[in-house]
Amino acid sequence: MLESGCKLCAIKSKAALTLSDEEIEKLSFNCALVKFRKGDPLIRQGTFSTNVVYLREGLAKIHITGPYHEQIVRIVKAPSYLALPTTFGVKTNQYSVTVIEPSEVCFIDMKAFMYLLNNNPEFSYEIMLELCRNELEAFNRCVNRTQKQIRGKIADVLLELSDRIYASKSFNIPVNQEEIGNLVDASRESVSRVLNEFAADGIIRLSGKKVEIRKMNTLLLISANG
Amino acid sequence: MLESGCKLCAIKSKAALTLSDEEIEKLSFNCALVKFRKGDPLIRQGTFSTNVVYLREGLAKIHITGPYHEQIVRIVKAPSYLALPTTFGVKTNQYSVTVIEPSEVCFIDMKAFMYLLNNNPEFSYEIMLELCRNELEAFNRCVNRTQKQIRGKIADVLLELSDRIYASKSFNIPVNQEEIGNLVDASRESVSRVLNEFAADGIIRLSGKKVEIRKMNTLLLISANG
DNA sequence: CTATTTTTGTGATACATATCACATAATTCA
DNA sequence: TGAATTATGTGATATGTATCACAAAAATAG
Repeated sequence: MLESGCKLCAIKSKAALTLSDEEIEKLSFNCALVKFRKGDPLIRQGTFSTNVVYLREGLAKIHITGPYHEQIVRIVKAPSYLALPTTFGVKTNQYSVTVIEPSEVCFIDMKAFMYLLNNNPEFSYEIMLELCRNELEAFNRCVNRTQKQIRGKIADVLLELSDRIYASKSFNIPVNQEEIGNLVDASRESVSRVLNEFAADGIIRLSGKKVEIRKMNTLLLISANG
Repeated sequence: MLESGCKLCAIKSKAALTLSDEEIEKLSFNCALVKFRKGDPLIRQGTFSTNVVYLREGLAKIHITGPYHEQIVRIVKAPSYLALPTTFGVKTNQYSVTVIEPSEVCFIDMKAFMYLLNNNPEFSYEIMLELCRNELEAFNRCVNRTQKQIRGKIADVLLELSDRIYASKSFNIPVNQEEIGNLVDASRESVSRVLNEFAADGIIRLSGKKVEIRKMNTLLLISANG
């Protein structure tokens, strides 16, 4: 792959910013860039983890096979490391990651990554911070998922897509309604109903997967009040 | 505090095992041991995090104030660091930690802890592994909480107490039924009903907070089948 | 050792949402 | 471009569990 590759990522990723030129070069030599399309699996629950996976461009979903249905744990936007917990902590992957928008992904040799962790405390610290942030986010997401009712949860999803993922009031929902259901623990039918209800109330404009948020405040209220 | 304190912990904690004598001494000088009773708060959601907290002996609960009720995120058994994510990632604590059994806790100066992270890659790596494991556990716990129904969730709690916390088939439940509800997202009344149902079926023996698991296999089945 | 507070037990009822059963629309594929 | 698949819309019904309303028991305090 291109040597410039990792230098480019170093501009984007806070952790990679801490690396020296020498270290970036080391990374470049142990890193393979691959392009993926919607639906392609990056990491499969139950298989062995052999690489550190870095989402350089695009969007992916982290999902777990639960006792009843699939559960989408979170949607990850580039640039971000993917699945560090399941790469380190344990031998086999505890969850799956699947691409939901055209993406570019780097597979980094685990030994090279470990070398960086061991030799660059700043890098190591940044990775640690990312893990911390993820855990906090996971907690909050879980609280929302279990305590709010469906309208609130769907409002949350729309707000997150608008805020964190697309930074825009209009966007295309990158997943189907069943997957939204898996993300908030609701049935496909209920998701459909609530989405149309929001549209009927003029809170959003819906056409196919295209959404435009019209009444941001109302949506925030619905999110806040469950 | 006693200088021997941190040496003792170094025997127990995998991360502390990696420390040199010199580093342990540094830790000892920046570490205060305090005893707590049931109900005492260790970390309060919304306040500033100023120390790293290490649970040296005892039991604590991590809990978050949700939109409707309190949610217990997990029960932590000594020895373990508490709340690293909320200590680092962000300025204010994102969750609370409260002691639920007589405990001994070390408050470690954040700068001293940072020093260790920066100068001992092995220590840093062990901490990272712990963060990874916690995140995976949080994911799984969340999946269970949202997908299983109450009998399955209560079975999970009993199994976890028996397995991970007390390593025994008989133990005292360290929280009241309302808190069990907060742990699995169920109402106090439902917890009461299910617990008595289990007792009536001879799956457990109940007297007050004392539980003895009589039919482990049945409990495992209930846990597995939701 | 009472009085008070906290915890637990249990029925009746309400309600949010899953499930089922189709109809229809939109995509994909050959 | 037409056939097959996948995604969405919507009513009717079923169901698990919350909520309410008490009673009783246990723990705590004065």
